[in-house]
Amino acid sequence: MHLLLLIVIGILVKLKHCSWTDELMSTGVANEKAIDSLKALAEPIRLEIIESLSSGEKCVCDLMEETGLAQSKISFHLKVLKEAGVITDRQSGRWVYYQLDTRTLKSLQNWIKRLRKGCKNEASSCE
Amino acid sequence: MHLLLLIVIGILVKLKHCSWTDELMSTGVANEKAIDSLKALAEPIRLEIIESLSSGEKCVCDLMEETGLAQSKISFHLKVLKEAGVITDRQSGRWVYYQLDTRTLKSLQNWIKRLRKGCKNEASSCE
DNA sequence: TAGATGCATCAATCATTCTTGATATATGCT
DNA sequence: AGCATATATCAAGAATGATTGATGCATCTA
Repeated sequence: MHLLLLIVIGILVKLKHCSWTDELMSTGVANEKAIDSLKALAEPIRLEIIESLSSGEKCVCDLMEETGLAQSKISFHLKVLKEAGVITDRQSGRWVYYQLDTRTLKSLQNWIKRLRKGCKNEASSCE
Repeated sequence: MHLLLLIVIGILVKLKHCSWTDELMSTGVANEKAIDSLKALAEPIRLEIIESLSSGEKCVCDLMEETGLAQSKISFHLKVLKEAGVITDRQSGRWVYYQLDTRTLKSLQNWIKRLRKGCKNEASSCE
């Protein structure tokens, strides 16, 4: 019985989350967020970084080694990605580790999903 | 019996499609395509156009009316979107109707989905 | 505490992209 | 044919974004 209750609560929380997401996604705020993420992703070096981070957390030195790029360049792009909310960082000693932010990726994914929904409606003819 | 066969074929086609997509997605080619789509989307006016097209097909004059933007500006951005494969166009008389290309959106969605998969792996400590 | 390492920041230069207004093309109407 | 309408294209200037090399700031090690 308690298990059933937990399941129901789980479903409610999930629904709540979805409606909140949908609402957010239909406001201008969401678009600004989407723009930031998209702009951050839409650059070759940043995409290379993202692809690299898609296999797991990395520090700047890892990224330098993998890409062969100058350190200041990588830091610059990491900053852009971080400010856009695409990645998060955590410091440990001298090293700073970067990771993809799955929440941002997920909401970007939802945004694209939403775009696909009604877009096949034919235009009312322009006569 | 024939129905069963059809279903099996359907599943095979689906699997084939998926593996092809996965393969494509792991190559540099896919990244270039992703970059193009992302760059195209990552601009305020183009995003506005995209949002508008998400409710269905529109001609340039519709978009002009909705956005209040200059015609050359809209045409410019439509061209960028089209060249990136984000939208398609069809001419009918004097009008050109634009529509979102769901295939591109879908593959972008898949690309993001893939990013989220292994990205939570912790870094091997940098000692 | 002095030096080394990992990373961030900055200013100047360089490159790309966007805007604007004008003009071109193509279709449809009379 | 001649004109109006819908859209595309272009060149010049404006704006935005990226690169570079140098410098700054922590943190660790000896």
